[in-house]
Amino acid sequence: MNKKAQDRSEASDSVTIRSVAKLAKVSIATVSRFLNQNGYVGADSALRIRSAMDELDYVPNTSARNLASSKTWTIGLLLEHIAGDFFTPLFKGIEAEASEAGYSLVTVSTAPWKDLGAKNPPLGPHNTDGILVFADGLPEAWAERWNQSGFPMVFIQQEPPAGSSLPSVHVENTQAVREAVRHLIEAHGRRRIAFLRGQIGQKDSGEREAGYEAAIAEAGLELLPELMLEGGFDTEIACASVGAALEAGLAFDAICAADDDSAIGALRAMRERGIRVPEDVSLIGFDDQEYCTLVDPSLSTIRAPTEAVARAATRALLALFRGEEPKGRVVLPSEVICRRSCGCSKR
Amino acid sequence: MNKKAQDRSEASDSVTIRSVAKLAKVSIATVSRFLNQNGYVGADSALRIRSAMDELDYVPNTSARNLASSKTWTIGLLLEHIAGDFFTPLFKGIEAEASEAGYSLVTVSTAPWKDLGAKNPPLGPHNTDGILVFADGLPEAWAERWNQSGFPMVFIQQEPPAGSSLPSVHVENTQAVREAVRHLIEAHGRRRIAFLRGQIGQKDSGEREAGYEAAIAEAGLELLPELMLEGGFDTEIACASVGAALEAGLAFDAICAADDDSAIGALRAMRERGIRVPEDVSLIGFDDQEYCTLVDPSLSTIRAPTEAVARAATRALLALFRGEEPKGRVVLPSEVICRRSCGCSKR
DNA sequence: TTGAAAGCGCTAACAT
DNA sequence: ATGTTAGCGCTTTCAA
Repeated sequence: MNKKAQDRSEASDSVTIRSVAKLAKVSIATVSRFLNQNGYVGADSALRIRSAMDELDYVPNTSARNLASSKTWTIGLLLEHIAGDFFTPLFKGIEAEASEAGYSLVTVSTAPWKDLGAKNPPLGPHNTDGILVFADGLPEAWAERWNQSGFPMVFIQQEPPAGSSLPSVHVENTQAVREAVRHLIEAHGRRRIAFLRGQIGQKDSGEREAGYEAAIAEAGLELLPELMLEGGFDTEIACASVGAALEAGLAFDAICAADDDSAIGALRAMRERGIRVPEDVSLIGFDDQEYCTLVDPSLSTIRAPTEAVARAATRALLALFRGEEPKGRVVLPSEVICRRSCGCSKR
Repeated sequence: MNKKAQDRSEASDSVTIRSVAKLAKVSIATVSRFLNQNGYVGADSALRIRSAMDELDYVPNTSARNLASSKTWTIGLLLEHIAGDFFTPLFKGIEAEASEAGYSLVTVSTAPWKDLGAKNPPLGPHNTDGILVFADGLPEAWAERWNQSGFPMVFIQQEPPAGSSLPSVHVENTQAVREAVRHLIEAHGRRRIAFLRGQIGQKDSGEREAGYEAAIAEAGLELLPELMLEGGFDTEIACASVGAALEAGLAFDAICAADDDSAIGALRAMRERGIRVPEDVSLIGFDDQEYCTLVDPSLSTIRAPTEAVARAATRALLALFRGEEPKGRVVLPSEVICRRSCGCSKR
């Protein structure tokens, strides 16, 4: 092992801005200026500094940097659970925007923390420059407190604390369902359209239902209570509920489901009874899960712009960092995707 | 706004160990000892410190702490892309283990970094205590260099650098497929079992194929080249390939697919030609995607223990932190899941 | 059981 | 264009 290699293996931690300064024959201030591309650095100094850094495999110590500058260059993501179809696109979008802007992303699932009743949130002003809060990732009380102190926060699928002007980013439900139901009516001539509810009291569920009702009213159709079926965001529940309705003699020519899972349940119930989709009944779901293109017939659905929401939220946080005025509430449109089950394409 | 509330809103950053020390009438050293539960602290001092902390809403500054102790209490996760079905369970497992042990988790998708040809990895000894590397998340060269310097690393679905004794955790492919194929033979009496390949050269793909071959050999059956079909880990490709085989008159009584997507393609190809699954042909996939229970017939498959792998890897890293001897290579077994498509259950 | 004080590695005035 | 120096908030000897 030669001298240089030996230096290396000991190095990593022990190579500081001082070693670089000494080797480059400048002061540590100049090295710092070079590092941060601020202040003036002579061309020759710059050259020597650069090669000294290479020579020593110098990497600035993050903690020291953060402490001195009182910036952490870290964005926190708080969410209750790490689960579900949305998680990957959400995370992907946040990570991409954050790292492009030079920020690290630290993520904490807060359910365990809530259970433990720990005093301080795992992520906050002490270790991040700002946080992204997904759904119920952070108790109101903390959001309010931090809002008071001006700590940058952006909320995703959650309303900011009352009276705050902090940004929040949401997925659009109502208009998308309204459009989908209108499509069923106008493009496929459906008139008796059943709605497969999600969970009562759940926000998305209610908004989607509202979209259904709006489209029905808009088309001059009657809103029939018997056409509101239980779906429970669940395949089995939906299958049973649609099955029962069918057995009871309920007639419909389309089903708009509150999510894809329940749409699959409806599909099964109908297939078991010889009802053809989409020939006899049009079917549309919500979520655009991966399996939508794989089932037979492929499932028409509505796609929430999860990754776009994630990127928008992250950008809003970065804007907060820059001191820009908060953008307020943003709602991103969901997209109706026509496949075979509504009657559109062949496959 | 009363005095206390005002203190609060200014607080957050400005409340330091000093404020606490002053209010509690002790030195900062004592506060620090109390904070870290090391060294001696008198009962009365402890009491005063505790209430001073509460009073001031004190939260220790992470950067300062890290700098002084040269620990970051941070685990890094490096992966090439944030995508795929495995990501959520992988991440969930890592986050759970890390935060339980008091570590933060910072995640970086390294594809952009590789593209940019940036000099230093975004995560390393300068900002983490150790890293988890998933698949091709980190170029060999860096793994080797850091291995030399003793930086704690654990590899997931990737071999550690040659000559290192660093831990790696993998998912078992071969035995699981072998078992599945044996099941097709022994439980369902199948004799002409086709294999739907993944991608040639791909590691998982090769291992799964090896499992198929082992089971065939073991059962005293002949390994027929014509039964090796192209699947490409893709529904369309598999559908076309199985369709073509069928048109060409190929006969088989079972298909073992390298993944669920291609199994779905096979299912479609057979259904289009009136071949019943599982009555005429048994079918089994790999991955246990969410849709396996939703398709009709439900898809028998093999489930990789992704979350368990994540937890094992994280625990191995924590063990490295403690200075324990590296555990070496660990392979976690995958599980055969019988549903209807192989001929087992009713639904 | 406690306090004083010397850093940890860096940034950012300030001076030159 | 560059160097000197005073911190950033905490941990950790070392004395007392």
